[in-house]
Amino acid sequence: MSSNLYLRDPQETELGRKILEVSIEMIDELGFEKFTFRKLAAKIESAEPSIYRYFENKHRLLVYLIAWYWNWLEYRIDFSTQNIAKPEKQLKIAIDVLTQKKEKDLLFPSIDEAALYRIVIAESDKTYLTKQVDDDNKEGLFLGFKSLCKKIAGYVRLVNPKYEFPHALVSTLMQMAHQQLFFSDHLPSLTEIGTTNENVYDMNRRFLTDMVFKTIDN
Amino acid sequence: MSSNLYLRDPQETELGRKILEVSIEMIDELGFEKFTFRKLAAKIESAEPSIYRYFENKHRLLVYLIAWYWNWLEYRIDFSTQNIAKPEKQLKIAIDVLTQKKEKDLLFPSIDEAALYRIVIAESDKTYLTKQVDDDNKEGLFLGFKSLCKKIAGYVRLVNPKYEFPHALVSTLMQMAHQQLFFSDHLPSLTEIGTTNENVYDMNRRFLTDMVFKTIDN
DNA sequence: TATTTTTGAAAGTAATACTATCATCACTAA
DNA sequence: TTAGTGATGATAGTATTACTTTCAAAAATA
Repeated sequence: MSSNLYLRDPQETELGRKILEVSIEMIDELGFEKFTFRKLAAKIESAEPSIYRYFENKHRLLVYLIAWYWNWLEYRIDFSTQNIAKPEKQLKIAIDVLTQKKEKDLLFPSIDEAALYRIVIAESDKTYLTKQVDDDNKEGLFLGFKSLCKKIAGYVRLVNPKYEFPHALVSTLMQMAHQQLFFSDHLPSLTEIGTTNENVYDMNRRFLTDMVFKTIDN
Repeated sequence: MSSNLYLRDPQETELGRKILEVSIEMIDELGFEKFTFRKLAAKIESAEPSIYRYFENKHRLLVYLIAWYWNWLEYRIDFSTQNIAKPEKQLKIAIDVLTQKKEKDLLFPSIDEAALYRIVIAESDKTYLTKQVDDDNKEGLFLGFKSLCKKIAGYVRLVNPKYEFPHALVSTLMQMAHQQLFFSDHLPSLTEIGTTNENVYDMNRRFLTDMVFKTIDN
């Protein structure tokens, strides 16, 4: 994780880990705009200034959580593809991991991955939809997303070296892996996903796998 | 336009039109979070409560502006496809209109379409990425987006009645028509668009036309 | 001219996003 | 053992935001 994401590394101290744990719970519950450091401090029985010693502001905390998620996903994709040689298979597995339902990873006891996944779906676009996006990008706050996009675009390039838009297609894939689930939950007329009795994760995987492979097939 | 979008119709009065005109200018310049009704009132030499008589809050004003944009686009697509019989051609034209650079439409003198387009690219997702999305949706605040999605999905269905995900594909298309431009501007490693000397609108159109037609081709 | 509607001016409120100051406590180094 | 350092928490304060209330004046309408 880029050290620009925090003032003091929250994984290193008891208080830091508590901040991560409870902020995930509270952002999931309240939504990002109603979540405040004051409420967080009250809930963990600490003080507002203590939290500001870890994160410059709540936007940075959100960026940290989303970056954590993308790092975690990249690690899972690396793990799942490690003994796979064929790029078609690697790409397929990457799409599987992207679209899978997310459950508790026992390696990280202070992170509730299921709640974090809901935050990613509902809030992650807010990390970059700001006027300071260019400054934040220069500081390397979005490396997690960009690195995973690059990796999967690499598989696309191996499947079809002639395809002209691997990064654009993969950023589309990564966005839609989450946005289609949001639509299915809240604006269901925008998607077929969730309208049959097939489970939403499987259907989303089928939709995206089909779209990606047909688009790059030659 | 759904009358739930406003308290008093802003198109009907001098002050209302001024609110639309100057809010577009200010949201474009400041970004949505730094834009306030107080600043708007100062700039148009009116008073804060006067603006609250037109829009419940600044979120509703943003939703109104984005809805206006989708209505305008649907009108332009209807106009451009009116004498076209072949659904392939209709779909192609819809993608063209979606991805076109947007310039002043003299029919609407108080709306700066180029500035509004930048707002759509940078801020439109914030209309629904809120905890009240379900209430807002019930009130019909997102009908503009949904109606256009339905129309274009209808073309998709005519091109290939067997394709399983027309709405999901079209919502993907509509989102990416804007998000790829944002990436090209601010996170260029996520897309090929803007990396050659081909103009971004043309390249985005090619990327999306290719993706959509390959995906639904049978 | 009378009346209703729309607007603007002024002030107020609760909450937010911080910041500053300071005492305390745990840990470490001499 | 003691002195010093760094992390924490308690308290309070500031500027700004997102509204709301009240009221008088101006404009539109009947």
